[in-house]
Amino acid sequence: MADYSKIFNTNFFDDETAQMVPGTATPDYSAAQWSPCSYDSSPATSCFTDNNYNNNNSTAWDLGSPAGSGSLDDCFVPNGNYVQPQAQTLQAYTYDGQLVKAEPTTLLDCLNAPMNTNSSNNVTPDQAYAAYQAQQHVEEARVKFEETSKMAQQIAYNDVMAACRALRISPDPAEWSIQDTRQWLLWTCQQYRNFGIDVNQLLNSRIDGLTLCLMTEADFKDIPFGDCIMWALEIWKGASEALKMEQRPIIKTSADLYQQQMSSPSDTESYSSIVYGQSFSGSSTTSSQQSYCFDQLSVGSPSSIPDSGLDIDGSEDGDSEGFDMTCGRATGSHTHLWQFLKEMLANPRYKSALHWTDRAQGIFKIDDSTLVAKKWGERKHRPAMNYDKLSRSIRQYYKKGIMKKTTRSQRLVYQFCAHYAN
DNA sequence: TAGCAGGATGTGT
DNA sequence: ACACATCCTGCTA
Repeated sequence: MADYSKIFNTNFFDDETAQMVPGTATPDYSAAQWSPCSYDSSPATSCFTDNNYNNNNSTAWDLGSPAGSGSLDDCFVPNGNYVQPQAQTLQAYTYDGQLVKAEPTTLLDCLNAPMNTNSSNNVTPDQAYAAYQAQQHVEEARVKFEETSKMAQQIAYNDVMAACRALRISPDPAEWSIQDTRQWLLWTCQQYRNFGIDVNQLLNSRIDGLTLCLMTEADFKDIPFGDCIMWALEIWKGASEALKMEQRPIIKTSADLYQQQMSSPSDTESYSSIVYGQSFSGSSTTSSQQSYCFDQLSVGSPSSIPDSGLDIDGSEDGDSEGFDMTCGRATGSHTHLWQFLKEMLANPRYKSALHWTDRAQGIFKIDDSTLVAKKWGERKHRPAMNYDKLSRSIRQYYKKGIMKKTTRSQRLVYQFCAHYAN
């Protein structure tokens, strides 16, 4: 026969006094058959009784608090488990929160429930409660963290969208021209001005977005305020990824906003004033202003954006969801071949066309020379481009120190020089 | 046959 | 001036 004394001698935690209170029940052990009784209408009072006992909510049988104080505290038993009164049932848990039995549940179920390793060593009710509370706190912290993360993500997302519209740059840093990157750096410095970033120190930066994206933590340490910029970029990338995952209508909205901004300069100016302050107002015009295609994740393009959205290979892979490398062609036509190759290498969409064979050494292999050449031709508006011409351009990089011949000559395998590898 | 190597020259910015 | 684009010859796997 079960030792019911273990149950009824259990102490209870009274959250009004925040102390463990000795249990006071003295039931008729011999005849006890346990079942959850119905709850009375008053809130937070539950009763656990046996058939030989009159159901009386004011007895010491109330769970969680002695003498029917009315709280719905969990009831802990000496083995570390506890019973938690729910709305219409009693649920037995191990103290670490694992549900043992849903209903009907008795303290006996709870007492006989399998223990986890932590609760098998004669855990006192105090220890059990402390562990339980600690776990509750962890859970609360986790929920709060998730809520905060979501909020932060949303804020970052909104910031990115606003900055894209204000700066007329792509959400994807890999697509930024040198001018776009400067714009972003200036914007970022403005955002972090309270940390003492000196905008002037970054005015001479001559890197594009792709290079920025490929910079390592060590690289960032070598530039002024690199740590701030690195983190700002990470936040931006996260929001940019979220944007890519967004559904098409939202992207369409971005395009609409873009159109709206293009057609109402006064709005743009006032927004720029907010973002940059008066001195920068209206000075952010770049070649990419007219070139960036906001609907790069969607089919077609806003008609007001000149010369954009011609996805020549649309019929080839039908992947209108991936980012379109023909977007932003006015900026893109200024792209260097080595940048373009890195762009393709970084884009999962083209992993079957070319891929890194040794990322650290900057070695990559072209698998589909025709496609790579075709894409390069599209970017440069050279319909007659072919791999022969493209490879000739790559070979020009040998004497420029941008690329080098691989140690062991292999067909369609090229290697960036160290400075351009990362 | 496709790709590599590199010279010569043209083109657009 | 620069960064290719184009065309070419010769070579190689």
